[in-house]
Amino acid sequence: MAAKLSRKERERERHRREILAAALKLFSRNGFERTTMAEIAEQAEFAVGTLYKFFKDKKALYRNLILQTVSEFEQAWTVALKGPGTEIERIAHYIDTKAALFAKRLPTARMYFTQTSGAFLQPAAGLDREARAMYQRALRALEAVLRSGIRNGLFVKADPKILALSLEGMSNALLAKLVERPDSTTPEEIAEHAKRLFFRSVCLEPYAA
Amino acid sequence: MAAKLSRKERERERHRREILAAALKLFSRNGFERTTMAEIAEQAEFAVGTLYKFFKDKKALYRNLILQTVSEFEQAWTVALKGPGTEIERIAHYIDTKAALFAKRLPTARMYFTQTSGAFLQPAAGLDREARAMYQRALRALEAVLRSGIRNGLFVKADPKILALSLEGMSNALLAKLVERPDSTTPEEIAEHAKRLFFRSVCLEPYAA
Amino acid sequence: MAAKLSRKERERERHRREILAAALKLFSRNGFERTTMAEIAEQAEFAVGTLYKFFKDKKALYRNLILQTVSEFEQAWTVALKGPGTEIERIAHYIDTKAALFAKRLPTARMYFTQTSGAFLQPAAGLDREARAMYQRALRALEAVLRSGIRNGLFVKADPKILALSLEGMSNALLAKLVERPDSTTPEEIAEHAKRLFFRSVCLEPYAA
Amino acid sequence: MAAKLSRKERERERHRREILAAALKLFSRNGFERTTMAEIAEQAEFAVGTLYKFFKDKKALYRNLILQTVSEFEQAWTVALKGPGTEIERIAHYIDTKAALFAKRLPTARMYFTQTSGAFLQPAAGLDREARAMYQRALRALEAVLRSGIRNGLFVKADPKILALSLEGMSNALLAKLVERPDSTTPEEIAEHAKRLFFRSVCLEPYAA
DNA sequence: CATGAATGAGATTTCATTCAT
DNA sequence: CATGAATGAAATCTCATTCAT
Repeated sequence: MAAKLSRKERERERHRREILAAALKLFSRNGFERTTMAEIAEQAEFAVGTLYKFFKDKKALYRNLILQTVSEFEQAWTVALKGPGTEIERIAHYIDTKAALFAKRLPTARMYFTQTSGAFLQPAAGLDREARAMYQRALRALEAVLRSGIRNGLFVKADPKILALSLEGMSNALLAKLVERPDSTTPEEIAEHAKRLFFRSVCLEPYAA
Repeated sequence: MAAKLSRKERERERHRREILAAALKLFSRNGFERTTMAEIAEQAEFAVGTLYKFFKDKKALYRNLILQTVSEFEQAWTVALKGPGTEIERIAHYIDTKAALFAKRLPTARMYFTQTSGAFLQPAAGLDREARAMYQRALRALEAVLRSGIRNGLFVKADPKILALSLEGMSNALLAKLVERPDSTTPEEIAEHAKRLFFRSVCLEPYAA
Repeated sequence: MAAKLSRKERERERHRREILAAALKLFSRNGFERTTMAEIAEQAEFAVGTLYKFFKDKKALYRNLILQTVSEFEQAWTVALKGPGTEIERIAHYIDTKAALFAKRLPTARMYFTQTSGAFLQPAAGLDREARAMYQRALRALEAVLRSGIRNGLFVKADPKILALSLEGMSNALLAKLVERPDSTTPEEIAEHAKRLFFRSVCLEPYAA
Repeated sequence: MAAKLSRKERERERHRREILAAALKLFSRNGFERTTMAEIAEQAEFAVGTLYKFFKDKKALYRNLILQTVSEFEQAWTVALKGPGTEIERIAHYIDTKAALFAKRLPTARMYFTQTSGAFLQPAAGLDREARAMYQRALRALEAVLRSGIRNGLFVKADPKILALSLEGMSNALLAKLVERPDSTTPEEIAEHAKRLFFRSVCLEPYAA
């Protein structure tokens, strides 16, 4: 049962979210180093000092954002993967969910990309230990469904790790287009492409949407 | 006949390359903003001032590195794509070349990733106009081969742009593993996976390595 | 009625003035390039960073000072020139005002000199566009009074531009002594010399203080 | 009888002069601090190192230039002042000489100004002790002629120091115009103005050119 | 909890000067 | 004497963080 929050507590929570929203906007657009605390403060319409009441330092603010981002994404598609239906249907659902989520949350998606595609190469920042762990968990969930599909004779016999990675890479590449130029395509179209390509490469029986 | 360089000129050229090597090492590991000129100078065993004799400023040094990186990659696989053989063989050759190059040039590969996967989302840095143009050119070369393969009845009828993007995304995801943990796999193995997956999804006739 | 400033605003204004005072002291003594921001900060008893909260950069700080300096001077003697009385009286008043002002504001006077006498030769610095415009305006006001005096038969027929320039040069040379060694003379004495010399050279009727 | 210089010695002397000429050009245009040794070297078509064979350091080079400048000027007008004729004629000759010299040597004149008008306010540079001494000597020579003129009943009874200073200030102000925009007037015209104004203010008998 | 002025460490960049060739 | 690459001290400027109100 959720604890009832006092007005003060609710207000505090709202302020916190406003700060996170401002930070997301700027970090996703300009990256960690090229975003200043002063800019975030101005965007959030608070004083700099206030940011420090909510977050220990700039890193903590950033980390928080990443965690929020990744956990939200992870949750959504873990649900999709664990849903009912055949492995094919679940993977299809997962792809659809991901595309829809990306389309609805562009800045968040940008953060997701810089964290999963870009920054994994430069772990020195130490801003993402947990986030990467989460992403690994998500990958393993995907892997599990693929493994199960292989066992059930739906997919070709192949290393499910490789298949998961490949699906991720492929779908992300297509979704990146969406993030870059949101008006050029729809998430549904992209999901369709991704599903067709992926299933053609892994299904034993021809796939028909 | 190559112009003979004087000893002094050769030495200067060597120093230039030492600086670039030091910068590549640090930039690829820590990124642009978290690498200082002092660090580069120390790594290159020169004084800070010396770096500025070779490169106008930090940005120029970075840009130089990116251009060198991307152009080298682009050239290698453009050659592979334009080689003899069927479209299938040429794509296969392209994948092999890319994997081999990544394996041989890890830091360069890291730079490649941060430029093609990560930084496209934050163009504000303005460090990569030309580099992105190069990458676009490379993508279009890949696209052209795919289109020709479709016309020749080797590949399924589909948007070659989508196919190119998807191949890039997929193979990069697999190659990222190589960059992250070089000892966990070989480039040949990865190339094999990428080829099998890609050809299974696009070839009309079953593909056999 | 002047807007009431909050205590904070008043304090900020005071700090701004303290910084300007420190900068004036050092710039007037050592010039633009031989004064460092660190010195100014120390003199003003602030941290370097603080200077940048008030002024965009070193140039802005300097420019501000010049403008303040020149505008103050210009205003004072424009008033003197536009006062009541014959042209002779007004010029006399102008000379007195200038001498008094120089005596009272030595550092400012030094700035005035380096801006009007010295720096006009090296406009490359680009720190003084507006300041020079102001000085030109002041010169033209002087010129106008001289022209009117000529028309009214008080002064010899001569190019008023030349007369204005010559009066400026002469009086500044005498005043420079005051700036160099403030104890060697009084502003009144200098003003007396300047008036006698100038009026003897331009008045048709003999001048008697 | 001047010692015959060997070819080597003559060459060295020529190089020295080339360096001084280059430095004069740049210093007079941009000032001491905004001129770099590299620029001077390039202008002189020598390597930086070579400059240091001829001059201990940047300051020495500058000082040398000033001394050369001021001594040349001083010499020319000391000659004029010590020439034959009445005091009036000698002062007239002095003004003519100065104007002619300024017109012929613009960069040198610019140096002269920054040293006599501008920099006297900021002696901290310590670049001009000797130069100022020279200028003082020149002023005293002028003063002597004026004093003699007063004694001989040609000029009004006044402090010759003041008269000398005032003549200098007035004529320099007019000559500055020549330096700023060489095409707007001729040295003769300016000399004429200066003489008329000065003699009107100090001669007991009306002056007629 | 909110503010925002002040801080100062740290980054980039310049340039006079040296020195090995 | 000539060269010019290399040096590194010193200057400018930024920005995360603190703290008194």
